[in-house]
Parts: sequence; C-alpha cells; structure tokens
Amino acid sequence: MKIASWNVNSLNVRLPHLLEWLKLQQPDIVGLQETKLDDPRFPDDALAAAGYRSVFTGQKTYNGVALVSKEPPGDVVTDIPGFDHEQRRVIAASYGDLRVINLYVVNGKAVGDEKYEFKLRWLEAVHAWIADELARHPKLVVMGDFNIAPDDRDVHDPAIWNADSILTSTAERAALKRLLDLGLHDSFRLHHDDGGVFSWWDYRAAGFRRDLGLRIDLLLVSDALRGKCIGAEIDREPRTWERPSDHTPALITLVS
DNA sequence: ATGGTAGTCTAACTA
Repeated sequence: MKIASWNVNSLNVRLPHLLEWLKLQQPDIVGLQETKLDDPRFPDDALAAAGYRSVFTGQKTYNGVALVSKEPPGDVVTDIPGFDHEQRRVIAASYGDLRVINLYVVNGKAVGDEKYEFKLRWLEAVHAWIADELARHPKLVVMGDFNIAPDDRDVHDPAIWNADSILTSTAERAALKRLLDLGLHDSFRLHHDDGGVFSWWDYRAAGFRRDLGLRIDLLLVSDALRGKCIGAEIDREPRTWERPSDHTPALITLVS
C-alpha cells in the first residue's frame, strides 16, 4: 500500500491538484496539512466521488489537517491528549491494525520567538502522545509537515540553514531525534543516503526554479513496519504544476 | 542586508 503526506497550503485552492494526484498515484492513505478550511467547507463529497473517505479537523485561514483513504478510518483522534488547543494540527486514525498519525508541526517563526518556544512545548506533548500510541499500536506511521529538516543533507545550503536557524536549529533537531528514539525511522533515509532531495521550496526568490529547498515533510515508520517499508520517495511533479503548493508530496510503499 | 510570493481576506498575519 502507498501512504503519502502533503501540505497543500489551502485545500480550497489545491483540490484540483489533489484529485489529479490521487488519480496518478492511487495512494491508499494521504495525510493533508494546511487545509485552511473549517469543517463544513471540507470537500468530502468531491473526495468520496474519487473513491476516498475523509476525516478532518479544520479551522478558517490557518492550519487544518485531514486523512483521506480508500479504506474507512477508525478510532479517530483530533487533539493531543492533555494538550487540547484551538490550532488544528493533529489527526490520527486506524486502518485495520495500521495506526496513522498526521501532524502539522508548528513552524516557530524564528529561534527564540515565543512561537519557537511553543513549537518545542508542542513537540514535547506530541512525544508523550506518540509514546502512548506506539505502546498500543506497534504498526505506526507518523507523517506530516514536520517543519524540521533532519540533517544537512536535507537543506540546500547548510551555511544558511544552520544550528541557529528556524527549521534546522539544535533544539528542533533534538526534538525530532527524541521522536525517532521512541523506535521510529525516517522512511526516506531507509532507502536513500543522498542529499539535495527536497519537499518544500519557498515561493519567494524563485526557490523551486533554483532548487533552494528543504526536506521537512517526513513519514516515520515504527520498528514493526521498518522491514515492510519497501520504498520512500518525494514526488516533485505537483510542484511543477500551475499554481502549486509550496510543498510536494512525500510517500512510502508498505507491504503486508 | 533586503526582499522576494502565496493564501486568507481587503489589513495584516502566517509561512
């Protein structure tokens, strides 16, 4: 089965891209971030017509996450236990014995900013939640826009994206490592050692044309899924389409 | 060093 993560930066604008990509790739499960839609406006009818079930938790203008899938979801969670917050950034669901958590990690704005401090607190809460989920669901995928580039291979210029920069700072990377230390693996790195493969390019300064990107969209797989993850890719194509999201989909292939 | 773009919404915030 194929599982994907895509920050669509407004599902209202990007629905045609999503529908086209579902047709092309036929993924089984897709986690969306930054839908920027409140729940009554979520296009679940259009996705149902394309053969996909949807669960979602959204808000106007900002944030918003969803899971769309060919199989019906169960046991849906839309808040970090003990960390309820108005910002709609997490959704989890079960598909048989597979558990999927979809995250839109806080951006953080700049190192030292109050939003950065919130990012680190939020990641601590997510850590506790994932530890609990993993104890109950050995077959776990944690996907999303992590807003953290794991290491220097994942940035176009390590001099710019350094230990003091947002998305690459020491504390952010340490928080990601703490998640991985629970028994999760960056699926892309199970299959590729090369640098320069990115999932996000800034709209500004012709970032995509110049390939000034970062790899911040990740799918983490648990120990129990590690051997079943037979492929991990980033599909650059949707980023080449007209009026694209600034992110492009990341995906994995799992065998049962 | 600055500003560059996009989305939501028409002012300013977020990324």
